[in-house]
Amino acid sequence: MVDNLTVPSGEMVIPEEISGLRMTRQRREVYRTLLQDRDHPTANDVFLRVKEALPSISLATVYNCLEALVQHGIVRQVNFERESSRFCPNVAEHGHFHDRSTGVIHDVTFKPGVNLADFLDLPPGTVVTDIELTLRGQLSSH
Amino acid sequence: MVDNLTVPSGEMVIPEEISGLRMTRQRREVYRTLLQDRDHPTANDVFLRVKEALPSISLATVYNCLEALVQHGIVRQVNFERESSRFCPNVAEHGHFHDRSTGVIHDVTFKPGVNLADFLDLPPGTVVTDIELTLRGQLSSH
DNA sequence: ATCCAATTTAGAATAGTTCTTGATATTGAT
DNA sequence: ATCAATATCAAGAACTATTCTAAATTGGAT
Repeated sequence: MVDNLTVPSGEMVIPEEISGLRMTRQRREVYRTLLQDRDHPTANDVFLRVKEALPSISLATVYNCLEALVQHGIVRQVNFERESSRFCPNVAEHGHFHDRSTGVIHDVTFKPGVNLADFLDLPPGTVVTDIELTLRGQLSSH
Repeated sequence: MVDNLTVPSGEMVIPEEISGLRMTRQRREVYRTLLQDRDHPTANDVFLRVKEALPSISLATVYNCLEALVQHGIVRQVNFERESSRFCPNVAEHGHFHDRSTGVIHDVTFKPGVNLADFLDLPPGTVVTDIELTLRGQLSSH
């Protein structure tokens, strides 16, 4: 697999532009942060992490950058109940499993080839453009 | 003093107690409101509706009542993205389809006998206690 | 009737997010 | 390269949904 975001030294290279969004210094750093630790950070988590590289960045800018990335389909915004939004660079269709004992959020993928209509009673004529699935429970170690 | 046991003809009778929760005048009216129009109202929507029967009720009380009803498993709290929470008296397991063109929210039931593991790749050892499923799209009339 | 606990109320407080405004940076045309 | 137009950023104010606080009211038990 070719990883064109990684350079021999290990530092990620993020192109000038992604999906029509110009990668400014701030957007690049925000995106890099999301790619680095895929632990579903909140905007504030991202802010704290990005500050190490760009100490003068503001929280408002982090919100702006995240919004721009989300609107261009580069990043996904994930909401759990009424908690702070979390952000995730995995834009492939997937759901989440929230382990209540550890607080860790795991990505959950759909089995290939399954169709919504296979397991749901949908009102006739529904055209689904977006799926949001969140599971909660425990990850029993054995 | 107001007799809170008297039920005007044609209105729903809600017992003294449900699932261990004492039905006060306010809780009863909040619950009655949810049962009457199952359109997934917000706390504020409920507030406005309940005010017609109990003009002196406060928004804080509506929040208190909804919280009590939710915690006793009588009502379900439903969150769509970062919007206000919505409340639903259907506590059977179900998901939601949000029609983006009309804003209407439809309940969606799971087909009988389907299992999560049938369509999801779950990390081994996951014990799921709670499922939240939201679909978005349009309901094309034909 | 009286007491105690539960509930309700009104408004203050909170938290996450969005908005506003002025500054700064970038782009495109000359 | 210069300049104007546009986009982005920063700081803090504003906003909104919700929760908290404290005092008043209610309800049930004695």
